[in-house]
Amino acid sequence: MDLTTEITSGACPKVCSECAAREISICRVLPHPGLRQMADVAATKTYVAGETIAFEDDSAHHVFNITDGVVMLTRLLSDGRRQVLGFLFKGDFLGLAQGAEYGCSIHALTTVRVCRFPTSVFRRFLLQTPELEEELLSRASDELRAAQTHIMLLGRKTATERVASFLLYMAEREATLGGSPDLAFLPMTRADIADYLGLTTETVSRVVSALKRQRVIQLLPHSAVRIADHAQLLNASAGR
Amino acid sequence: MDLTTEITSGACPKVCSECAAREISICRVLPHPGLRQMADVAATKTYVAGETIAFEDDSAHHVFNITDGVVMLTRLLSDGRRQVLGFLFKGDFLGLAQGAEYGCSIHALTTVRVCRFPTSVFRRFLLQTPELEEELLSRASDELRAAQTHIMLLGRKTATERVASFLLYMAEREATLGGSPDLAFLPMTRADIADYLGLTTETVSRVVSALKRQRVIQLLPHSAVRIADHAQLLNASAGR
DNA sequence: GTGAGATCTTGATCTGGATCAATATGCCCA
DNA sequence: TGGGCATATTGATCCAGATCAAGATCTCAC
Repeated sequence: MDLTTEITSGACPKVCSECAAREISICRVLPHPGLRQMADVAATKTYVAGETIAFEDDSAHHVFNITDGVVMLTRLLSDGRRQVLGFLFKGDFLGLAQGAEYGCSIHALTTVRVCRFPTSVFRRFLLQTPELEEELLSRASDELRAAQTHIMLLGRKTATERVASFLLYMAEREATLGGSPDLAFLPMTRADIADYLGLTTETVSRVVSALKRQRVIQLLPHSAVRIADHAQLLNASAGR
Repeated sequence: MDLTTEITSGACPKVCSECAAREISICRVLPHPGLRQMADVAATKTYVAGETIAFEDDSAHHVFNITDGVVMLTRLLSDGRRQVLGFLFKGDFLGLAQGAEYGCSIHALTTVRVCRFPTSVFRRFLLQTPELEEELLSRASDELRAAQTHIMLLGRKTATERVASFLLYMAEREATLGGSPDLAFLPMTRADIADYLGLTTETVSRVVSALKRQRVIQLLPHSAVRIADHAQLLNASAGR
């Protein structure tokens, strides 16, 4: 370990030095006094699997850094039909798409740890911190492209293509967090996956079974999936 | 007219004082020296209806303000299936979702006038202009919520609900540009609408005919649609 | 005006994925 | 270690919207 790192971590607020997402959250761009300011208004919080963190028409009092676990965003139609808008992982920022209300319900799929900021304070801080503004803009841009990919999937892909794309996406997320690119954990239910892909649980289940039969994937314990034939799966996904 | 306005418009770069989107484009937040700097690197350009402004894997050399007309963004799968990602109107900024490539093809549906900036210059300028950064972040947030609404539509709405939602959306955009909230112009073909809604031309046509038969809408010349029964259409749309 | 290609509408039929209906396989806790 | 409820799988049937197939109606160049 070099001296710089030692000094840095020494000067760093405790809540940050202990943060599992320290180097991949938006905070990584903050200069030191900024980090301290943020830490002063931050509250860490843990949610248990299955817990609803917020409802879609709750006032958006907070923005969040996901420091561990998997979060799911959903929207409902008045008759109860549900769409899963996306999943968030360690290092992701939650709050980019917020208006006065959250606009979507926020659910903990696993034990979730967050670092939470009051929206008003965060906004004020944002105005004084161009580095953070740039970081958020860059993340918003990434999310916008991800949303477009989701739109393409829902508008034009077949059931098989959707499931294949989803498995590749989950494995990719796994990989960016340091895991194997051929292993995906699926902490969500088949119903969640179906609502993400615009399908039913039965269809998701059938496609997964078919891919397993064709030995493109293997189902492992604890809802893990091994991608046995990456090329085949990519082929079945019809691209981004 | 008060004195402030007079001085402002007098000092304003010619290209900006002549701009039809002056008060609704991102430039409205720029301080005076900033506006001049922007104007210095801006190029106005006109595209004819049907023209492709850029292809999805072109290098993203420019960002654009749409100063007049309607723009359509599309993405293709390798086998030619097409998804329309969205439409842009006067005052909209194009470039938020861009990476090294545009990521989607850009089409002029009508005569389109743009104010175009080289991406590299724009990025550099952005770093010096927090007002602009805030404005872009706010627009990115709006677009993200719009994308979520599109995702909900594609994932969970029926054909009728999709078409009804689309007509309401177009009328709303019309209204924000100063038109009637019960009148929508549809400069795109049925195929474009179908590719936006994840349907076929035939289905779009059938639903439009049905809504016309039920006297919820009227079709006027020049691809205009009058919303005759706003409440019914809203009802048919199943909400946002 | 006129005519030729594009776009739109309407009808007949088909089909991918939904719906309905049993099992089966977890997984948690006593 | 087993019992009970969630979740998942698999099968049978159905149907909303796709596909296939004509016509009808625009639109714009000449």
